[in-house]
Amino acid sequence: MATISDVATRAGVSTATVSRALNGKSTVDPELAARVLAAADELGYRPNGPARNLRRQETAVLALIISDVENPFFTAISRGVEDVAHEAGYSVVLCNSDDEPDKEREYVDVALQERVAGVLISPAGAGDSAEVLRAHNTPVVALDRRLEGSLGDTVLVDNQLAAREATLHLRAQGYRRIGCLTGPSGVLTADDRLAGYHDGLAEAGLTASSSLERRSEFKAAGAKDAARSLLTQDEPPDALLVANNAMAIGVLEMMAELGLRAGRDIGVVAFDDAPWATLLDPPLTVVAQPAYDMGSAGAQLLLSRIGGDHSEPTTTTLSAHLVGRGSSSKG
Amino acid sequence: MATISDVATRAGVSTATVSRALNGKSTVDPELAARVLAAADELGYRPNGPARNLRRQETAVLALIISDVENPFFTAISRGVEDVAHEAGYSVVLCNSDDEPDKEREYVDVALQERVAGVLISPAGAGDSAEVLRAHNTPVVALDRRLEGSLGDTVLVDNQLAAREATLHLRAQGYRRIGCLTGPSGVLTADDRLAGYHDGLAEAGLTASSSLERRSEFKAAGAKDAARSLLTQDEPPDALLVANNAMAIGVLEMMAELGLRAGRDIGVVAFDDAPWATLLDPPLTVVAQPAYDMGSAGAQLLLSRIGGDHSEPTTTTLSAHLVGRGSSSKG
DNA sequence: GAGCGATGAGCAATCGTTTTCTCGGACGCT
DNA sequence: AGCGTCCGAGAAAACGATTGCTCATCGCTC
Repeated sequence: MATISDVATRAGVSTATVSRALNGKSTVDPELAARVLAAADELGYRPNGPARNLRRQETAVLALIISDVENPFFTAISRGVEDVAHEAGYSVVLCNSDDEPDKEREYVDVALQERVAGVLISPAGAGDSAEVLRAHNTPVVALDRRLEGSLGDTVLVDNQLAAREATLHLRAQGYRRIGCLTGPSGVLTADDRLAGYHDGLAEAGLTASSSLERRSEFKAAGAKDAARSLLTQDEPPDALLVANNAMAIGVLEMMAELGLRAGRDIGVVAFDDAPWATLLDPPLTVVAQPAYDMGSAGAQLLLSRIGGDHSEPTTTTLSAHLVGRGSSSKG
Repeated sequence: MATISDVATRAGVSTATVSRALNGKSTVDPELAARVLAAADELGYRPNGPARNLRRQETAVLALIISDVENPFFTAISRGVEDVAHEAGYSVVLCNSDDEPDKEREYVDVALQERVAGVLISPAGAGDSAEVLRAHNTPVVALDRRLEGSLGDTVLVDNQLAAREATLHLRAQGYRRIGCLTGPSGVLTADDRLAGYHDGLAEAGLTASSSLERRSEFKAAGAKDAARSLLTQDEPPDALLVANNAMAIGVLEMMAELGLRAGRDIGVVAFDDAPWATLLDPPLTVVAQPAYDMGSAGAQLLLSRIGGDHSEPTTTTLSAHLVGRGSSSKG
């Protein structure tokens, strides 16, 4: 592969001139610049990224660590991140942590090693990833979940408020035994949604009961089992607040198996809007989250930190909104 | 950030020894190795990736260029790729080309510049990306679509066969005016599926008609319009073969608007299985593609090329299978 | 016409590793 | 005892770009 000195030789100039011509720095004689450009083109020259990064002591790469690329919520985030990053000339490396602190840590290590310019992360429960990053002072932005010891900007959705609103909505639609299916304990979003559900119950004058609550992984399979356990008990709930999209699939599958119809038999509200939500019968009421916006906001914050902004870490809270559809109506 | 010579100083050895100790190369006195390890740990040393890559003239990174992270088919592929790559100690950079040759080309340039070890690509229609990669002899594997001038391995699904099978299935279920909604002209998968549909029609003794065929982007919005145009004509089809998952959403939305029920009114078979397909009423008949397997197979091929395998380029064809559900049955 | 500033190009140092080469010492053999 | 081998560790040369510094050239002013 052609190097800068091959180009220099061919153009009859020094490597310094080639570098300057190609990077548009300083002033280079147009005549020489043209020769350089031509030579580079003829040789199919591409600057050696690692060499450049080594010398410059910086890379135009962001790492985005999420738990699952197959979850539409995260892919929407990643779109937001990528669009902003790409615009600014940065590339994005996407990493799946599967919500395992070990895997997350591993990716953080790789990111550090490759000297990425910054990291966007949706942190798995516990773990010292945050400290490691800070220790090497790599800018970091937490998305969707808070990072322990707030050392970077955070972009959140007001899950608690949204869950409260969803609960009140169900109550207003006439449901009285409202249950909740949320994610693993220790995961901020799962806990916040449960807390908001409690807020909603209290405000609606309903009493909470652990028999109406279940936790599972943020996946369909676990949610299906949890739904069975909720719905087949003696006094089952007459409505469910489901904490994520994938879980909603499990819940709806179980309801189908049990012959229960959403809306009429069991009111259902799920977090995360999905393109197929309107195709169901009845259509699924959801809490739509501004996932794309979270991603783009996060990327913007990160870029400004990379640009040298050293002000206090900020927390941006975006709001989710309820999209009422048939699954939360008895009619 | 600590460098190798900081570690060397602290451990009282030379940088060469540190490098050897840390990489487990050659034999290093256990006593020294221990000192080095301790020093590295105390300093929180991570080798500088760019420097290492520069010196080694290779990186442990694969680029995966797909058209859309928000498409479940591609995320499943990416899972397959990532699992295999990760296992082998490689990282994966994910890039969205949005099926635009320009953007694809741009990412290929970046990949080349960063000297990635290899590229997996699901090529947008035309474009010279392939040649560029070959010119810099970076190993490349084409996924899902063929790359012009077969210079690398290819992993495909037998779309034509699957589309033929789906068409015959619809015929066997009693539908007689079977239409087809496929992707943009020039995209291999779109064309293959249309060809397979033609095969199926011919074999079933039905005659093809351009009034039963439409093309649109592989997205919901375009498919919705196309479905309207198909279904509101004078002699509309009584069944539809839809070439992808996202398009199916558009089609089903339009059918709902027109008051048409899948199965009873219009038989529907769509490419790509989705977790929500079974939740619909009636459940959606699909052609399930082995997306994860494509990804993992592709990654394996690529890794073996990177490992120095110079045998002739291969083409692996995986087969898709029909999953019959209610949407293709009049009952 | 000499001196000065501005302009533009080259030399060479530098980034942090890996790896070849070299060398000193220990060991074994005759 | 002397010599050849081998082993382990350090010195130093890469890898390919960027960039501070130097220097030649040119045009201008006094």
